[in-house]
Order: sequence, then structure tokens, then C-alpha cells
Amino acid sequence: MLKGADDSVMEQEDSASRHGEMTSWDINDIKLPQHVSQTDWFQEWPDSYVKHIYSSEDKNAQRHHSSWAMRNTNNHNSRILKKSCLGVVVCGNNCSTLDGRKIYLRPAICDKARQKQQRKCCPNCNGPLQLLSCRGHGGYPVTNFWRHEGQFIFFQCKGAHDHPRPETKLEAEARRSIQKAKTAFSSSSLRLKRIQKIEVTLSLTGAMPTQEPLPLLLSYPDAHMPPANFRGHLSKSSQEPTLSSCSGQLPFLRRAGEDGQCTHLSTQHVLPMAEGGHGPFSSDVGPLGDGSCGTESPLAFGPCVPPPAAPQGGPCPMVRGAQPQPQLPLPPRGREGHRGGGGHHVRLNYCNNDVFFNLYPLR
DNA sequence: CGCTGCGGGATTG
DNA sequence: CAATCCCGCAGCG
Repeated sequence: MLKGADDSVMEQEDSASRHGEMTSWDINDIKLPQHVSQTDWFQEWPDSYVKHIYSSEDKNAQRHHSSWAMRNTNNHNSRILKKSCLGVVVCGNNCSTLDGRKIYLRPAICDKARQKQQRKCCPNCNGPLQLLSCRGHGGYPVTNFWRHEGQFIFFQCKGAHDHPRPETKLEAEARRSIQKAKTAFSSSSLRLKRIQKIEVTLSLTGAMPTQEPLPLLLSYPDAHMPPANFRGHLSKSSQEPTLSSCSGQLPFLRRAGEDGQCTHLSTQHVLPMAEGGHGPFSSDVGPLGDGSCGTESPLAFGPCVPPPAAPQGGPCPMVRGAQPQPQLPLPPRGREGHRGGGGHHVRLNYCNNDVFFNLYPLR
């Protein structure tokens, strides 16, 4: 890699931002810098008007990944890929998990999938879900631009996210698969007694609900990776197997019109007046301090209503320096639009879903 | 099934 | 005309 692997540990995040040479360009320039002394480590949570130059070898950069939920938007310029932020899905009841975290689900990138997602309910309290759209760029979603040029991949972010971070792609995937398995479970319990047995066995054997009912799903091989490379990187395909293995355990399970039960009565976009919007969450949006804790974030979920009780055991005791605490002081439930102005919310109706577990993005 | 990139088409200023 | 936004399509995992 081009990146100076030796650079000090703490540099990770700001390397690019402070190198003048790297900030002097704009993604739209006809010519971008060709002599880059040092490329950046992939940034999982780019925010504010930052720019980065990644090695064209960087897988995450190649895939234009981001832990923010970014969707492709056509700018009719095949050379510059533009993506805009979809915001974050929150609980309309503004509920908190047992360990005090808020629900920040990752909006599905695909429009259709997102609509479907909104018909579901909060994995924590079963309440309605709301999509808080991003309005961090002059009232519009934050945009990210990617441009592949020679041995580098230039990245530029425009706008500062005015909402909490959603789950990472990995967390969302994990939650999905778990949910699927779960659903299948409950729906076809009859033929699955056997399986249930297995499940029980499993939970008894090792996974204590309290902390890691399905820990395997989230343990990443990468753990071994040297911290140096580790930071910031998103999931690697190599990890996928982990997730699939889970489903692999319940091969015969099949979903039975589960989600069909949601009654979505009203789906409205609430367009708050915006202003009040930002504020509260920005705390979470450290401009540069990101990703470090990334993938390995501790996930708390309750497979069968297990009290995540003493969770914070310390899976990932905040690696990222700047961000002491993910959760923000939020008003007690009841109020939903705490950030009232945020963006537009889409609230949906509540449904009684049997599924329960879920993962919470901890930041 | 959902993510990702592509590109046509429509809209706006 | 450029910049956006909306939408469907196709490849892929």
C-alpha cells in the first residue's frame, strides 16, 4: 500500500485533512494532483467537507463504501460518482434500549427496500419507525463524490450530517439475517421443534442472552488484523461467511409471511421546518474521529428478549478517542420528534411483529 | 433480496 | 445548458 504504514497511530483520521497538498483540489477539477505523497486509510464515516485520497487498491474505496447510508444519484458524469445520504431510521417513540442506546437503523439503499423497511416496526419497542432524512448540505442531503484517477481514488464530501450515524452496513446485514432466521423460527415452530431444541441447547451451552446470544455472528476474523489496517475499514467479504454461517445453522427454516402483519396506516413525510434540526446529534458526528471502532462495535441484541442487562462489558470499549460517548442526552420517550426539525420523517405504523432481536448501532 | 452503478428522462433556474 | 432529482434496469453476492 502506498499509505505510510508506519505513520503514527493516531494519525489515521486527520492525515489527509491536514496535508495542504491534498486539500487544494476539488473533485471537479480537470486535473487532480498526480503526486500524492501519502494516501489515506479508508474513512468509514466521512463527514463535513472533507477530502481524501485513497489508493486505488483500497477495496472499500473501490466500492465507494461508507457507513453512512449513501445512495447513488445520477449526475450524468460517468467520471465522478455522486452519492447522497439517506439519513437514518429512528424509533418514533424515541425509545432506548436497556443499556440506554437509541435506535438508529440503517436506511435501505434501494427505494423499494426502504419503503418496505419503513413498514416494519422498531426492533426494540415495536413502535413506528421514522426516517430522518439528511439535510446537512444546505438543507439537502450530504453528498459524497468519488473519482477514480490513475492509482488514486479521490473522495470528497459536501455537507455535514445533521443526524446520528446509522448502523454500519455490516450491522444492518447481521440484523437482517438474524431477523430472518428468527422469524422463520417462530412461524414454523411446529416443524421446528427439533430445531428449537438445538437453539435452546445452544443458548444454554454458551451464549448467555445477556451478552451474546449470537455472538458468533458478529465476531470478525479481522479481529486479528493489526490495528493499523484495521481502522476504518469496512467489512471485508471475508467476513460475510460469518453471517451466512448463521443462516446455515437454520437451513430448513423458512419465512412464512411474517412481516405481512404490519399495518401501515399512515405514511407521512413530515417536513419539519428544518431549522431546529441540527444540534443534538452533531455531537456524534465527529468530523474526523471515526471509524476506528467500526465494525467491531459491540452489538446488543436480544434474541429472545434477553435482557442485555450488563452489556457494556467491554467488547469495544471505545477505541476512538474523540468520541467519548455515543449516546446523547435525549429526552425521555414520548417525544418523538426530538429533533423535530431534522428532516423529513416518515412514520409508519406499528405492527405487532413477533420478531424481536435487533442490533443497535452503538454510536 | 438488497446493494451498487448506469443512464434515460424530467425539472429547474 | 448545467445541475439535480426520479426511476427503472442490470449485474452481483
